[in-house]
Amino acid sequence: MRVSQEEKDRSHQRIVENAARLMRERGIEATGVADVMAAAGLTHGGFYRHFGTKEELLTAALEAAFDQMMSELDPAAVRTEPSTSPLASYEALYLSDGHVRNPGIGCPVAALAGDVGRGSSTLKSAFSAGFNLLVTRLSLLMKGSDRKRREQAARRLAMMAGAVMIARASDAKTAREVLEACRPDPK
Amino acid sequence: MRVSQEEKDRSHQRIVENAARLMRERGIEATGVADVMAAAGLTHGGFYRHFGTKEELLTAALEAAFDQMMSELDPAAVRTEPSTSPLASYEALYLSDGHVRNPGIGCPVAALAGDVGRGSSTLKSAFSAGFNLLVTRLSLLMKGSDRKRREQAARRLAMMAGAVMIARASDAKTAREVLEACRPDPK
DNA sequence: TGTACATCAGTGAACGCGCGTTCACTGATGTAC
DNA sequence: TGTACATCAGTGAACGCGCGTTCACTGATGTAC
Repeated sequence: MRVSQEEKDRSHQRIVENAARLMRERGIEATGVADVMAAAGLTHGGFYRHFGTKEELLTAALEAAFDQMMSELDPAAVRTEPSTSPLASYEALYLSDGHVRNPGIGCPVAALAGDVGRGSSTLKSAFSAGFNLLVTRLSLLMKGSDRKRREQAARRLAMMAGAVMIARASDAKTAREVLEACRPDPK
Repeated sequence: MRVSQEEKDRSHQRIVENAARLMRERGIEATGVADVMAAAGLTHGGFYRHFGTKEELLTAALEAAFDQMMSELDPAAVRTEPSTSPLASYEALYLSDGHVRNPGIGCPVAALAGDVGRGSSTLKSAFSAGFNLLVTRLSLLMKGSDRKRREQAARRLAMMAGAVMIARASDAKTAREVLEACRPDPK
């Protein structure tokens, strides 16, 4: 039965949010339309009232994943002990066991870079936009010229995302080692 | 018709080699048994004379991908200009456009970390073994105590693999920037 | 404000398709005598 | 060394199964008067 416009908007948001989580947990290919709809409390048939294709959903979900991560893991808002810099706190959080174990609510770079690399150019555009915004945010915590700060932020993000991906793909001992090796000195 | 044992061994090797390439190019899930067999010049039905399941093939192929990468991209054997260190040469090669554009013959960490993270523990074991061997190789080019060298090697590998993954998932401009940011000063 | 009707969000069955796996079959290889 | 037979690598059709997508249908919502 038809539902109100507000109800539809809420459904739409639930679909995108659940897709953003499931795609980070299971990967892009393994995230089925029916799975996403069920997670949103709907049946698969109604999907095409919201999106033209699965690809459209994936793009919207990737953007949502970056948005969500940037509001939850905002470098500028990260809680800091008086003795630790915001940068070091943020990096420690990124490289934490919790982040490794919960890809569904974590960084889309670490969860999806591999999949997006084999995806459409639309998906790559969304990924690039999100990544560049992340770099900008992180660079605000650094010192030096604009260019140097961006370079350093990109370098740290590449290292941290790489470390989390490797940790997720490794046995427990290797995971611990690589995360530890990439952790900043708390200064 | 039955073929000789030597012929079977050659088929086996072709299957594993093509799987190692295809899984890096297309990802683990998208690498089909029939695709691999066709690439090896065979038909899909014969696959189960070589492997019990697709999973077994994937494990063997992942090991082969690490072996191949470590013989082709051997840090100790990398060609070096008199003025550049072997370490800097190796890192420049890893972060090159050629590596980004040819995942099929490149580093399995950059190509498959995301997929393996969602794979079986068998796959993770093979990944860990390969990764640790890579770290050891790279650490031989570094200075300091054994522990410090391994830490530094793990850190550099995480950064380089992260950068290549991000480059593959991004538009051309972003790819160039992140690779450039991670490149070592030629010293 | 009430009424008649068009719209359309959501349902659940059905579709074509590709996948991993199985199977009967073929005929060259390997083996027992 | 030759012969008869068992083995088995490889072939191609067939199988369940799950996927993205389509579709007829339902009935509440939105709209025109």
